[in-house]
Amino acid sequence: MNTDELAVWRSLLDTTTELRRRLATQLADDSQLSPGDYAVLLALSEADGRRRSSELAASMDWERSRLSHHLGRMEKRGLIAREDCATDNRGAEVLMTEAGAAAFNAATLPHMRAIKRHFADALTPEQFDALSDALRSINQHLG
Amino acid sequence: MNTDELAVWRSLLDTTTELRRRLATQLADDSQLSPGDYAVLLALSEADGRRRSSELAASMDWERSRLSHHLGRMEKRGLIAREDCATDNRGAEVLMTEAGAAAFNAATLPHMRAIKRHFADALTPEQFDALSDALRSINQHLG
DNA sequence: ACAAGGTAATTGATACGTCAATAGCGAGCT
DNA sequence: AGCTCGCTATTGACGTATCAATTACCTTGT
Repeated sequence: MNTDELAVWRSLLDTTTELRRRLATQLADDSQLSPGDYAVLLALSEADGRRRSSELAASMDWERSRLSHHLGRMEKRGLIAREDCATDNRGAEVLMTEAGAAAFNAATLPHMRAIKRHFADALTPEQFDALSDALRSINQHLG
Repeated sequence: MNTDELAVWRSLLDTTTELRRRLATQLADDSQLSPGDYAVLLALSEADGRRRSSELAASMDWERSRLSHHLGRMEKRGLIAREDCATDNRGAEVLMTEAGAAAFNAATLPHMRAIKRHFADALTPEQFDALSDALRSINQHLG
């Protein structure tokens, strides 16, 4: 491993950390949602606002325990609700509340704009394609 | 914002999350250190094993409170120690213990190898340069 | 010298993530 | 039916990150 490789690795870590930080701040300012909250609501909205907890976890690639803890916090704030599953007495169905949907709707547009502003606008089309390509390679290598 | 931009953004988040996860697991397996522990010990080793707490925080770009909490945990495990500062009675000096140095030494080589294996080896030289370039642009845009 | 304001470090509260353990239900086998 | 095994979801414990508040000390201006 040479110096360049380490420097780019550090840059990748630092840059993504800072991007996450800014997006999180902006999200919280606009909608009082954390990135986790937003991810949950997004996954729910892609399932018409209602989904089995384990399916939700799978669709988000989250551990079930993590989701369970997070849902507990979101439930307390009235963003989601939980109901017993009709077809499987072990199961729970998660559903978005009105307040959850409202927060999600309020968050989405500014969030997309922030991604564009902080990330997409920083790159030329060529840089963007090259980044996409590099990420694809890393993912392939990981898989 | 178009679909591609969002997809690459998600890929950037997911990929770096997974890379961090693997590196963290590997670090813990080799040395019982968390990435935070390693970052602290690295910053300390670059200061000959001893440094004022606030300077350490500045060099790592960590909030002081974060470092303070982390040092408390590391002190309990015997990885670092704290002493009163001779020239400023408010201050604290942080120093690496024998055990801390041993853990750091045990961690470093495998950690570098893991970065090479999981990250650097995934990219061609061209991809690597392009990634470096894209990150530079994003950083510039952020700054 | 001394009051006022700034700085160093810590602390407490709260949110988040992971792991291991648990409770309860379903499904298949005998 | 009864048993075992696997799955669903939750929980508790612990480490980690951020924010606000706090303590103790330095520094500057008068």
